[in-house]
Amino acid sequence: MARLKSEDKRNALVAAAVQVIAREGLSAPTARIAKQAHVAHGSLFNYFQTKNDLLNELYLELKADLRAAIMDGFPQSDDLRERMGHIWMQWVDWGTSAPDKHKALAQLRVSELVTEQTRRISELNNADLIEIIRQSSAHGALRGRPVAFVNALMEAMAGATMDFIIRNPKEADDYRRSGFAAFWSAIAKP
Amino acid sequence: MARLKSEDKRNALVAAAVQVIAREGLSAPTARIAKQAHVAHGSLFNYFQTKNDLLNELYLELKADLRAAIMDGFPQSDDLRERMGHIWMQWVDWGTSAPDKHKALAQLRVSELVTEQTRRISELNNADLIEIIRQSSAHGALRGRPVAFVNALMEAMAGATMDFIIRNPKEADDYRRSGFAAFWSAIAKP
Amino acid sequence: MARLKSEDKRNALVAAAVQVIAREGLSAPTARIAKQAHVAHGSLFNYFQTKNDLLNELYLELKADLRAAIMDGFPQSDDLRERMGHIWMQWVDWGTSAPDKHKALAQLRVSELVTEQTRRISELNNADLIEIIRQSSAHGALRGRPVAFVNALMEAMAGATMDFIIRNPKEADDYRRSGFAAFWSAIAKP
Amino acid sequence: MARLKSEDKRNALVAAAVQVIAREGLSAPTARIAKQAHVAHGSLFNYFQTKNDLLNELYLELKADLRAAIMDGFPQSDDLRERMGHIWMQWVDWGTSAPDKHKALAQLRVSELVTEQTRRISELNNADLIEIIRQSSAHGALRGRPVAFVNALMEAMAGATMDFIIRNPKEADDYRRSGFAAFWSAIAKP
DNA sequence: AATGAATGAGAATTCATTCAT
DNA sequence: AATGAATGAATTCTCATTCAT
Repeated sequence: MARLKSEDKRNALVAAAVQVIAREGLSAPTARIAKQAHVAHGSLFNYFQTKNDLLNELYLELKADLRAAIMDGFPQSDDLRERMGHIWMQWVDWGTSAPDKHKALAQLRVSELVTEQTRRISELNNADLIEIIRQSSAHGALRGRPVAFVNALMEAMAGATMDFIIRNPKEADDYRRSGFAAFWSAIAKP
Repeated sequence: MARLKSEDKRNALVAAAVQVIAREGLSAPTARIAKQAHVAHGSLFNYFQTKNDLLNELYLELKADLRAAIMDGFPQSDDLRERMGHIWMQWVDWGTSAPDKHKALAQLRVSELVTEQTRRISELNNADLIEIIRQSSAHGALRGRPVAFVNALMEAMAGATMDFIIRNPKEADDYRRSGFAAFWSAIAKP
Repeated sequence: MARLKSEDKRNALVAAAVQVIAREGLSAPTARIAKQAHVAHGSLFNYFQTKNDLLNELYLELKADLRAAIMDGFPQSDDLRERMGHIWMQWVDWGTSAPDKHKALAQLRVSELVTEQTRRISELNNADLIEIIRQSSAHGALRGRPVAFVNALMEAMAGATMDFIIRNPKEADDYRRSGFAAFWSAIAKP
Repeated sequence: MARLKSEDKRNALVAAAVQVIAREGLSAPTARIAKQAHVAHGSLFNYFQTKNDLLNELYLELKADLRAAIMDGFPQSDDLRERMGHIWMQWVDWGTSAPDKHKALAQLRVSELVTEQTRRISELNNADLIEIIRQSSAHGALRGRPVAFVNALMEAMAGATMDFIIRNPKEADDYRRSGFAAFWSAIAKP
């Protein structure tokens, strides 16, 4: 293999972290991540000052990757259900076609190692999508609640749906559709 | 006759584990758990052969504790919405009045350290409640899906709700009620 | 099983120690010895103040047991070769028909946990046998050397012979006989 | 390039292990070995994956060291007695001038921690010496027995001889010579 | 005496991070 | 910048011995 350029090496480390963390959890040793990335252990710390930094950056990378998937082919339509449907379907496809990403992100989401600041950055990056959630839930059972609450419920429901599909891939489409139907019923005007 | 292995000490260890794990995660050292329980470190291993055993037993204890809360005052009514409402409200009250229990259980739920067997035991213990979930979702958006899927969504939604209440205790009742409304809309006959 | 009387319990502990040490070495935990003896762990320390004491007493017990085997049917003859032959054959039979005893004694012999004093006691108990060794070696290759040296060589050779027989029981008699022939050649008048 | 794993440090660890094990036995803590080698405790595990690996490698090192001593000045003569005599004398000199090596090797020899595979490697390394033993014993009391048996007896006798010399260094030469005389009588044609 | 729970000083091993090369 | 050896604090678990019952 040719000598990796710096940026490539950083990417290799992030990709390796996804795999290793999906497999072994957040306590996976940095040595294993470096090895999986074909990078010297010590070099990891040239790119990320501490393991914690790596974890926080990984969180942002995964969220950005997810966002990119959602933005792909985003419908121009005014129909909220259609736009939310697109978000949901892309989200679930992203997480089920790359289960390691979903698993790693799920671990990071519930970890106290990811700082409040990191989470805020991600929220700002997704302000447009959050706005759509806000509008969609403005007249349903959750009207009046903060959009962050609706967002948290969506993350929870999409997460559970992806977990199920990963374990039962044959019925992927059933789970994906009915999951969305349930979610839409939960938040939209009855 | 020697001292009897004291139920008190075991309980102290379990309670300490809840607190410490809520605070520090599943990687919290056993030494810290023992200290919090005012028990010698070595003694912990008289009660639980390994840390893993402690974690699995803790999972079962917490699930049993949650179940006890739910069964308390369980309505005789035939009305599914009323019964599901009771489950939801008791669940959320349990998790928000004892956030450590909720946090510890949330970590255990997603950990691969809790074995499949342990999870099965808990499922069997809650067969009656799961049956109610099944009936409630038989005609809604999730009809035809396995009840385990509905159950996973319920856990996810209740979990997100409790997280929100813990961070915003003033509006506890609003979140609890609207969370249930959303959940019921998600699963029940439209 | 009926309640064991004290002396029985002590014997049970000694017998258990032989087995467990043969299997696991001198670092075998006292808890395992007590369990094998069907005696409470704590009780072991009523009979032996420390593990070290147990080991030293075990050494003496095994040496006494071996001596008893050797004294059984000891020939009245004046022929040194015949008497040494009896010692050798009985010794090897003792160790190969009860390999645990041989193995445990072999470990104790080379352990620094068995004190000099303990070893001296055993020597005194076997003064008569040592005298026979002295006479047998008085005119051979080792004449002029201390009998303790001859004794050490005998222990070494008998030990190696027993090890071989235990691993190849079919040819027991060949090893036993030729082992003695070699030993006798080594020490006796040419 | 980083620091190279230093051969010096490995040697220091091996040498330290010899000393500490001679003094404290095979249960000597790795921490003590590392300290004696002036190396951080954790570093020991950079050179040997586990304590067991260290022990097995130590066995091979000691056997190789002993072999080197024996091969030094090995006589070209065809006379078997002369060649066996050289082996014996060099062996005893090796073990008595470096008692720690002898003691450590003696412990390893009887330990079940040294694997069968390790022992086989050592046997292969010494096939030439074993062949000499075979020839030497082909017409004596042990003719027809496997050479491994003769070898075991030789190890046993040489070991006992070294032990004696270490305790009585003044008469080293007497023990060494008469020990060999006894051994040669034991195995050679009468 | 007998019991076995309680104790805490180790034991081997791991791991994030540093640093010499 | 890249490497990987070096470090030592931290981790889980063991075990001889004590002691309350």
